Amino acid sequence: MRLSRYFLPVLKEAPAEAEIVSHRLMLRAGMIQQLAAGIYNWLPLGFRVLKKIEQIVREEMDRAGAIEILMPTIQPADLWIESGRYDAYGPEMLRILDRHERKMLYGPTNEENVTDIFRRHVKSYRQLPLNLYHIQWKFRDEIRPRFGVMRGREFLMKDAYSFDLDAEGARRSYDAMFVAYLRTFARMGLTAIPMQAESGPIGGNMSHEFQILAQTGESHVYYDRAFEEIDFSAADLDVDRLKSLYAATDDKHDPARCPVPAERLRAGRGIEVGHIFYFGTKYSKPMGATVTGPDGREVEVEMGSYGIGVSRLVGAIIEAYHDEHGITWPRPVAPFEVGLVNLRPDDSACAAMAEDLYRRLQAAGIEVLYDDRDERAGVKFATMDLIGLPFQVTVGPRGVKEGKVELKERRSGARSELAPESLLDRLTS
RNA sequence: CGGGGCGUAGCUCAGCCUGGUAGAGCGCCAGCUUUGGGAGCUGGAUGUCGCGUGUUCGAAUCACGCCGCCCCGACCA
Repeated sequence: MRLSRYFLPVLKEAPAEAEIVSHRLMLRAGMIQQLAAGIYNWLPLGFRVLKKIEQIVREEMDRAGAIEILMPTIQPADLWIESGRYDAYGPEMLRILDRHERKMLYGPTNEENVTDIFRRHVKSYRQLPLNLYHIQWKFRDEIRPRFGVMRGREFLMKDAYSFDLDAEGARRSYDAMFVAYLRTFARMGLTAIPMQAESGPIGGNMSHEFQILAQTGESHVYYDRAFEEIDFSAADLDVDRLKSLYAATDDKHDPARCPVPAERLRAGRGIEVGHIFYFGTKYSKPMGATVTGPDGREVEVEMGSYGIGVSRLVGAIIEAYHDEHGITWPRPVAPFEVGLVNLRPDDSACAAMAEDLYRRLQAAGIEVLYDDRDERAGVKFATMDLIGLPFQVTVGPRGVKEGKVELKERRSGARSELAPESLLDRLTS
């Protein structure tokens, strides 16, 4: 992508409404634009990151055996009346009337909808286990939306729903999601600590929330330092051990009753990016989601639901990865992998080398944002540092004379001078 | 919803107290110079001063009402 033809409205100064660093940086880097309280436009750069995160989540859900569907944002109230949640959910749910004055709502979650799909098509235990998920916009009319995309009213969520014949099966489904979540966050460069949690309005009796450690996080968290030695991207995660390790948010943490000795207890701040629930027959019972079991009897299915805040992750990753100059994206979620800067578009030797590199990087399958603008060096460097692409490649008259370009790794700041061929090797390896 | 604050140019803000018809920096447009870390000079464009009502000869400024946004609190992916 040529920056001269792109839409990247960066801001030199942060708009006054933004308080926390991820919100300020998302606005400054031209990723989002606020439309109303807790409701945002996603501009090209932000949208690319959202898609990257979404895709990682999708791949890990698929790997764990979940199957993607797409349910609508608008739902009829009938289903919610049937489950008993229409009255229970409260003003957080956006209720609307259609032209026929039928009660509708903008879905804050999809348990009812997915249970309806299930009951209409699944009749036998032989079709279980089943896990259906989708990645769709939700609306929760929060009392106080804040922190940009971290607590929006409209937000993108991945929600998965498992169906099993019995509690033991449901536990296996739960554990599979538990592991998939750890892998998902690890792929984005995040350490997410699973913490025992209240199940809240979703209901149920087994629940974990996944907290990303970040200094600017909202919740205070306490956890066994044993978590720090765990490689969450490992293939053989021991779920039972992870569940047994202590971790709690401050509202549940009681220093007097904490089972972890002080020298092993770590305190920090966290951002909740995922939450998983096992709730048995809470929805299958009132909505009649049953299958015929092996013994010929009708059985209400055991369910769980599993949420990841996809749009919140964009903010959470920035909270974890930024410095004084801007964002420092982990490579898997960066909007582009490489920022190619031509310092002197008016110089034919620079332009020739930059254009050639641009073509070759693209041919090698690397996502490049090519700054071919007629701007001064400082402006270009500042823009690149702000948007935080993992690698910056600078083509300038100084290096071109010797047939070299400069490679800068954004996060470490490490620079090296390389010939174009070695650069391509470095970036494609 | 309770408490606090803010709404003036695209962005950051001054002006409001003490009423006289709107400014700065950055950005934008044009030209010249400059060119390895947010350049310099010259010229130029850009505002229903959030909305409404009232007071007044006169309102960005004073009063009242409304709307929007931000921060703290309870809630959540």
